[in-house]
Amino acid sequence: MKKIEQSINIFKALGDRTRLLIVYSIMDEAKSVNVITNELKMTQSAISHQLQVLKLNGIIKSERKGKEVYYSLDDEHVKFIVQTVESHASHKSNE
Amino acid sequence: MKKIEQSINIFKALGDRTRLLIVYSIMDEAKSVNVITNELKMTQSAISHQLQVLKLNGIIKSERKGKEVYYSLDDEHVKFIVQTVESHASHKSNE
DNA sequence: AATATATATGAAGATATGTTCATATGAATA
DNA sequence: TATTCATATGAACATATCTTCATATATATT
Repeated sequence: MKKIEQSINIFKALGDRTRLLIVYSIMDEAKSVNVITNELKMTQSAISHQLQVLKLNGIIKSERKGKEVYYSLDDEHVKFIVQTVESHASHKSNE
Repeated sequence: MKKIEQSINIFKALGDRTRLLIVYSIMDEAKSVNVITNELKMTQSAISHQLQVLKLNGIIKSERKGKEVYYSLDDEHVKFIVQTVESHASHKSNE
């Protein structure tokens, strides 16, 4: 895949409220689908669908432990990206 | 606006092929709508619409010079964000 | 094996988004 | 001021996206 397409996919993946909240939620520790679902107060199905989108785009990875599946960031780069954008956002006041 | 909403908007704004190409196009020098339009080989209307989206989300700024309007990145942070994502993308091989 | 628990997934409906078309606005110039 | 060039914008259409609902799959437990 072309590099720019990959960039677009990363931006697109993070440009959704549910998915960005998921990323923040698992930023520092892996969490199961159930835990994420309860935190975000959404249906399990919605969370699961969005987890697949994030995984497909290389943002997060998963690891099964027994009945549960734990999701975490795919690598530290993701955290850096999110924090960079957040700090940019904080520099802008009113939009 | 809440900080996370701003982050979402930045990601959303950059998560579109046309808009990301625009950002790359004007990354190092301001360009008029006409020049951008010719580079991307799209209609002037489509480009103009997307320029407004980028501007509304604080990604780019505009400056009129006579009949023409020149667009450029709003600040260096944007360039850094795009390059950070690009470098992340380049670390991933096959998605 | 049957059941329970955790997660994934296909289909459908509602909303959001991107492009086009037509036209409006703004600035320069004849 | 009438015309031309550059850009902006509203409406409409097509496509993409997100959530929900129903149900499938996977693992553990009885």
